[in-house]
Amino acid sequence: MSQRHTAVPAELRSRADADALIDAGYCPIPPREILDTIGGKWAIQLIVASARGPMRFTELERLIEGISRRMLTLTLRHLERDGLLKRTVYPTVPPKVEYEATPMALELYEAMLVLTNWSRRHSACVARSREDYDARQAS
Amino acid sequence: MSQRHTAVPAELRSRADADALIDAGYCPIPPREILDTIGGKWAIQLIVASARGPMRFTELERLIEGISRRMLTLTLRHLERDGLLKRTVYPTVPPKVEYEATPMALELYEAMLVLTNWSRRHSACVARSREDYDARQAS
DNA sequence: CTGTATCCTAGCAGATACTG
DNA sequence: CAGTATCTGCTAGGATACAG
Repeated sequence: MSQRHTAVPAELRSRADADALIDAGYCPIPPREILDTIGGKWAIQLIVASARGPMRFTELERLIEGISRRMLTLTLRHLERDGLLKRTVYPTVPPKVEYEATPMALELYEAMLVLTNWSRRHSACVARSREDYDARQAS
Repeated sequence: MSQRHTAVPAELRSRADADALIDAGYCPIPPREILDTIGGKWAIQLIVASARGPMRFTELERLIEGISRRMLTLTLRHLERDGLLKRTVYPTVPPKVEYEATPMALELYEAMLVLTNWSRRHSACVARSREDYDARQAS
């Protein structure tokens, strides 16, 4: 696997920029692998919640509003499997388990910020577009 | 809604950075809305494919390997509804329809690049983590 | 406290056939 | 060419109950 690695431009503003990128060999398609992990309903919230330090199972359950015990367990297991969360068990009675975001997961933060930023700038536009579209369908 | 908008740091490298960000009011959780649109199996590929200029239905069908006609239509409709693709119908016989990414969609490129970049740097690590995890389960 | 185990449902997605 | 219609399976995710 060749290490073709140029600096990533700050932002795309025109179709010409897009062309240039594609010609330069950029394939801006994140692997399914990543979209599947962070695309889940709770994954990102869990990463964020455990980014500041160890969090216990019940803490997370209380913090993440609306999550079921089942999905909490499932998502934690997936994230642990992918190396995004570290799980630590203290063999006490009652049991104590802590989850903490790994450095790799913290770096995902940046990507989240870019997405969030995009959404902040365009959510109104998306909403308007949807209204228009739905109105056109109704007519 | 207050416009609390500071420059976004290039990358997070430590928990302290994460702390600082959260304290600064950043909520790095992209709305479900965005993850639901781009999280789909074909959405990103379609945006990329139509980023360089107008693309016809059949062109896309040939280009995107493995997509069914049904999913192509469905995803195109969703993206059009969200204002990420512009659909143009030429009332000719036979009919001709073109799809083209909007400027808003082109900006999503940047976010894709960041995600792809993260994945490029860490996919090996994720794969190893999974192997380890699965091996531990087997034992 | 930290989970499993079951059952259930809605929606994503594939396959196939039909149409203006 | 550019779709729609229908049937079907699969999996994410919720509700609830149980367990070490």
